[in-house]
Amino acid sequence: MSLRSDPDPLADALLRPVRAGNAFEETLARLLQAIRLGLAAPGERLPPERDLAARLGVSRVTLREALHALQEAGYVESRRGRYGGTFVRSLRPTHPTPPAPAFAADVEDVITLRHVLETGAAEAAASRSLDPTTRRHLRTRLAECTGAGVADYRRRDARLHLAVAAAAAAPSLTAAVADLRARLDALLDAIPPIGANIEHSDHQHRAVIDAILDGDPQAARAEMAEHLAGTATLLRGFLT
Amino acid sequence: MSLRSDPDPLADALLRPVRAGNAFEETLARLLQAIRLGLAAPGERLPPERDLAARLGVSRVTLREALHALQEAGYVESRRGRYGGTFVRSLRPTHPTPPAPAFAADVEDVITLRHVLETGAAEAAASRSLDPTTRRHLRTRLAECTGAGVADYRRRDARLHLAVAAAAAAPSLTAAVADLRARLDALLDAIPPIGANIEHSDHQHRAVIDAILDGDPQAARAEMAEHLAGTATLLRGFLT
DNA sequence: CCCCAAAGGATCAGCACGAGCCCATTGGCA
DNA sequence: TGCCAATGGGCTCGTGCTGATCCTTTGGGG
Repeated sequence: MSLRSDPDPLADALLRPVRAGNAFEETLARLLQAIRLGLAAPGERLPPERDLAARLGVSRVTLREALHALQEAGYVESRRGRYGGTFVRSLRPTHPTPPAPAFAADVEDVITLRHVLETGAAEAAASRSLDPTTRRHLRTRLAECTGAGVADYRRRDARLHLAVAAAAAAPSLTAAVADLRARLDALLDAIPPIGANIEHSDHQHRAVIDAILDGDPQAARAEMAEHLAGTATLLRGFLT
Repeated sequence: MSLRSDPDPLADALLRPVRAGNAFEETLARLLQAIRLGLAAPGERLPPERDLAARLGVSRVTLREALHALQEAGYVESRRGRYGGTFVRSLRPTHPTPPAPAFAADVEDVITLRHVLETGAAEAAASRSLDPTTRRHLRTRLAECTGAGVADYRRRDARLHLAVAAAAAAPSLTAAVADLRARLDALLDAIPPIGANIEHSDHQHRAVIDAILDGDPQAARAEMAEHLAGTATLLRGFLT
């Protein structure tokens, strides 16, 4: 008998589970994340069920199960008839997501992956010649963060970081950052809300966006790295 | 009617398909990639079906369908009885995978994502204090590349790059690099085999690994970036 | 020499999911 | 005022997938 429990990282990467869960769970997670990131602002309407189901590659039955769950949790509200639809509720959910226990290994995984993905995205975005729409998007998201209170800061921060990833114009990279953000949010849910360093974050955000808009990849990477280091320290501190 | 076909990268990232395909297809793809990367060397045995099914999070029936497909394609061979199992065949498959048509957008996506992930992984690996096993692994993989012919170069190259990712000790990052490699291999299948610059690649590989083993993150990143640029140019040239 | 553990091979019931279809509701528009 | 298009609500049927159970093969050890 060997005592090793199989510490082969290659095998672990290659033979990891093919599915993260059942269709319902994954759909629910996606929708939740989409709402958290403000794909539709409070009061706004989500795409019609038929469109959503098609985009998520899931049957309408499954999608509706997920929507019902969200409705019961108080995230959305459905209205029938023409010009009806599923609307995001403005009030916070009645059953806030209970913070899941965080494992140290997962924390380090998220921190490392985030550093790699997001500094890389910032660099890539700064390396491209951005079209006016993208430039405006970045400025808008930055401005939204600057004016945010503690309550809404995380959502706007997420949108800004997503915008940076999107500016790199690599769909897979954007998707990876979105997925990662979901994991990061789950970790952040488990630590007390800190409002102290929002101002500090805002300065860093501005520096990142300026470097990207100026087309300075090195600076964009460096500023993003410094920014991420703050969150990393926070996570390590609370979730040892 | 608006003419825009929905160019919202945030929505695209958040509402992308929940499943890449059915369980059989995904299982087949995983096994194929595992074999291509030499999870088990030719003549060696894959894990027992029950273990494999558990690790892939798939029923044994589905796993066996995938294994049968691989068997018919000539990749593996099954033997019954104790000390039996599913063995990787040494001969090349009878039905080589037909190269899929490559789309320019996908090529740029892979190139960008690869730059981000793999330069990031190299930097992260160089930033850690690597344990002796990992250091030896890196040296071994490097040596394997140096001695490879045209036929086997790609597999060994893939293993080296995977080893670098694994050295970063972030499972998600390793998984992401493995997934990316599958997409990259699909693109490389569509271009004629080039044997000319293997020597050049080997020098770059050595520089990357040296930087990692020396604990020099900047150098590791820079060397990896230069190395990846070569493949990127190759891909852009053949798959415009 | 025989038994048994470990592997692949096969089958079945049950459920989750998808595709398609129709119904119910609503507000704008002719 | 009535029609109609667009939306959510609900149903059924087919099937892919799972979990369990049992069978078959094979080689090593008692």
